[in-house]
Amino acid sequence: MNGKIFIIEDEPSIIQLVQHNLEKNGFIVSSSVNGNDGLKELKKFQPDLLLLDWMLPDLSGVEICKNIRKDTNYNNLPVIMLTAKGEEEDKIKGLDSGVDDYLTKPFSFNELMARIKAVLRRSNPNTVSDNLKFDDLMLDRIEKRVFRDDQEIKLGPTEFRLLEFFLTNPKRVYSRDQILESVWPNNVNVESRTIDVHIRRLRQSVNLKNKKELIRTVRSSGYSLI
Amino acid sequence: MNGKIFIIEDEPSIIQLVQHNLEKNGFIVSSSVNGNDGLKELKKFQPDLLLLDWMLPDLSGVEICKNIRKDTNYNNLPVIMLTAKGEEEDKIKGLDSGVDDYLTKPFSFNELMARIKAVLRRSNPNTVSDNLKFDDLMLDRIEKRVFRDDQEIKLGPTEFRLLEFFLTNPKRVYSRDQILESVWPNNVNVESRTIDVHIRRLRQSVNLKNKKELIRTVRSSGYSLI
DNA sequence: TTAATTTGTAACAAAATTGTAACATTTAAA
DNA sequence: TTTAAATGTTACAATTTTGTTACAAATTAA
Repeated sequence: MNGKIFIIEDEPSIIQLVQHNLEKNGFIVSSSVNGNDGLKELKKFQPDLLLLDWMLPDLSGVEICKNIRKDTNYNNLPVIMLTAKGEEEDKIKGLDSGVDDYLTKPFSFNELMARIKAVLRRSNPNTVSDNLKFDDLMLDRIEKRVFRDDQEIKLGPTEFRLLEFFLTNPKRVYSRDQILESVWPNNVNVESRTIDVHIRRLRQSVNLKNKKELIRTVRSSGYSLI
Repeated sequence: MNGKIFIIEDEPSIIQLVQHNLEKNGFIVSSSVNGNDGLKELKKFQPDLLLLDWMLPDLSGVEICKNIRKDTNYNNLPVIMLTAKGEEEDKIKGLDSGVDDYLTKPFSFNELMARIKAVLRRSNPNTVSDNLKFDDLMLDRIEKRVFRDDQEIKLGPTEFRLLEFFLTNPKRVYSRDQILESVWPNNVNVESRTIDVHIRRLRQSVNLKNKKELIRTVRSSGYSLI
């Protein structure tokens, strides 16, 4: 994951939280606490995405956004607007002003991350890699492909979701019930033994010859990656 | 185990006890002895969890909690409330104000630890590594693995549960009846001598060569770790 | 539509786990 | 020392759990 993100937001605690976490995720981040400074610094910083607070001490988020859209260099810059609760009615205006997405405070960082990825993917696909890796295995959620080392592995839909699920917490042992809940569509009733068969299919696909076993059976508990 | 815990509590002896033990368990800990300071410092400290005394010299725990919930940055902060005996009737109010759990003083540190883990696990699964350790033994409940020093020990399901049980209170001697109740599924009838056999199996697995005996027989009482 | 793929389940095979009985050894008391 | 009780050890059959295969139904692609 790489890319540059600029934040215009006047609450230092939000800046701190978001900036820190974004940097941990490989982004380069810079920020301003008001609109006028923000507009100037933004143009120096040349971000791939802008996080913009709705309420700012000087300019409003919408004004900033319109300003940006006028500038031919930035009229394509993806913008995610941060609005506080109770400003719901304004959302539509916000979107009209050329915002790509909006997020209502309070939000979890995961939620923000998901929006950022989604927006970046649309505007600039190369900025986002949405891959899960474990050992020599790599799963690409965007292209829905799986590789072991560099060899592609063809998986059926259920096998893919199953592996995807395990990869979100490799090594962790999941019971058949947990797997059912997370991998199968809700309110579908399948027997828990069905999982065994899918595990077998996944193993067969994933364990290319001369590769070590990747799926561990934990008797009376479930399965995990290993 | 890692994560940051903030404590707001006016009894120095409790702070000392809890802080010391939490730090021994790998947490980063900071604290305040009153509500107003606490609210300020808390925001600097950015904890993953808050231990909050019910009765404080200035603000009450509930007021603090409501205050926190209003702040978009902390409205998800897990809070465990500490109440003194005789305030039982207030418990419900406490929970209504957005507390995740409460604990009645006096409490054992183990009890507190268990609550902390449970709450953290819900809110922020990666903060908690759910390992039980004793001497050179380590049991990982998530991955369902056991190590002695760094050598992995393979255990059957019952052996695992048995060891897990002993590890929750190492050194404590458990009778065969207590072991049966806690380790075997309810309403299963097995002879108490069966435990002896499982102890033997566990010993065989756990006592790698040139390692000292870990399971002590207490004649006419039961078994314990040692 | 037909063909191909995917899916869930049943049925059987293989493997691991479990409880108990039987006998051996240790311990403590007489 | 002798004896009785408690625990250690071993072997084994029964049970439980998982692996594997085949197949029909359902879904998707051609």
